[in-house]
Amino acid sequence: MTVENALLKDLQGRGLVAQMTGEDELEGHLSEGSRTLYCGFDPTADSLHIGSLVPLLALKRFQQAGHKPLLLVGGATGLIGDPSFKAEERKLNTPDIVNNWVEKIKTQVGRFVDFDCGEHSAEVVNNLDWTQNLDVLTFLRDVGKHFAVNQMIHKESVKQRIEREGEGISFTEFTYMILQSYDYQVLNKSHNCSLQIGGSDQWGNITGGIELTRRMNRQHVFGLTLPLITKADGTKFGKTEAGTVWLDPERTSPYAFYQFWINSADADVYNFLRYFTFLSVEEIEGVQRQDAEAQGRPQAQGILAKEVTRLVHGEEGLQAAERITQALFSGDTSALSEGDYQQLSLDGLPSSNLDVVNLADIPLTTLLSEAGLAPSGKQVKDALQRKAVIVNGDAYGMEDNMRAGEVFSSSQARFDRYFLVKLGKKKHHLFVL
RNA sequence: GGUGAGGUUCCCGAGUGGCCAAAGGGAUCAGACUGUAAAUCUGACGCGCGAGCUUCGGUGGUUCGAAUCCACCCCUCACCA
Repeated sequence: MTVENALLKDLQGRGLVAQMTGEDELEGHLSEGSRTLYCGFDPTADSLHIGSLVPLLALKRFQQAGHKPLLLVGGATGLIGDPSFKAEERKLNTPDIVNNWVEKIKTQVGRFVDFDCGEHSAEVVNNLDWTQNLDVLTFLRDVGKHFAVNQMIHKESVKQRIEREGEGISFTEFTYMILQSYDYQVLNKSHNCSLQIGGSDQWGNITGGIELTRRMNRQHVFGLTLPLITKADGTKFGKTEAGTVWLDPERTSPYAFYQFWINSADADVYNFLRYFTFLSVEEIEGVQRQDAEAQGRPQAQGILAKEVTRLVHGEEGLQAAERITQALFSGDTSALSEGDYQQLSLDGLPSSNLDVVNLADIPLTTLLSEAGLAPSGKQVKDALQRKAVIVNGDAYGMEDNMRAGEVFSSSQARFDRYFLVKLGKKKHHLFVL
């Protein structure tokens, strides 16, 4: 039986399918009607980062195709820690911290799917609900009995922890797989859930769940994994000099988020369009063709930044990000009006108040590193020596280091109170008198 | 509990009494070239404008001088019980 399924075809066309169980069967299963699927998100911080974006958007793709997504927040599994492909054992977080994170992630995750669209409305579930009152003996007898340690040991995901010299794995983390498998079995029973998706690192855990569901519920269920996002230059995806790119606007501003995407390399950007946007594969190919024909700067990065920022931060967040970007990168900042300056800090351009009184005593290195333009004064020094510090359009050097009072004298300020400081090509900060 | 191997700056990883703020690589930052791209080249890369200050699991000790030697302790891993 081979049934063409438009959703699966699209996912495959985007390169979004890493592995799946029984392709033909799954195609048939999805084509026959509305199905319920789930994906888990463990709370390892108070926000998800862009690594979770691929599965979140995948759930949305399924929902758009008429299926019902369940977003599982790992209130229980987050207490244990997933060992899959992790090089080392992680330290446990306290229950109230995890609980706090669960609440935040619940609301975050909810923005990506529709909760009010009839029978395929999304639901958020928490695996703590069905595990916290599970007693050990029941768990060991009813669930644990279905797992063969010999098999678990040979899972690729824990291999390096078992085999690698100098590493080990605690029973706690080793048991993670059983917990996640149990989730699938429970959701199959309670919600008739028949598909689990996740990152490709979850393959081992997902197949574990499929087997458990077969044994305990006598149900044939499916699994599908999404690829790990990689960059052409081999560096880790999702990091900038400021660290992880988070989905929470408090942690990564819409402006910084937008900038992350606009800085994508040409070698990655068309793949990212496929992974992270809802533009059709044909549209993306069209963009790529146009970029290849046009001389110079491609349009793909701009489209990517626009689409993803809108998905995550909404139209307002996108507009704020675009306003700042436009003001700072379009060349001449002297054209900005007083209102523009006010808007910039409202939009999330890093800004701070300047204390004029002590200015004479503070070296620029200290002032600018404390403002967040660089992690240490050393880097500011380096930038100064290369004339890479620009204040309101004028470059300053190391010889100006002890002359903050003159650099930031009120007569130099725009509209008597604004200083736009640029360090290097991409880092900006607004000082307000 | 026993035996063995380890714990070095963001990561990997050299260093085994002064020449060590500590090789090399990666990551990161800045400059040149560009397109807020890649590649390449240059510089920075514990902190400090600087004099200088603080590091090599922890605590004590030996020494003019310790990441390096000694003692005790903590932690990780492997094998055995």
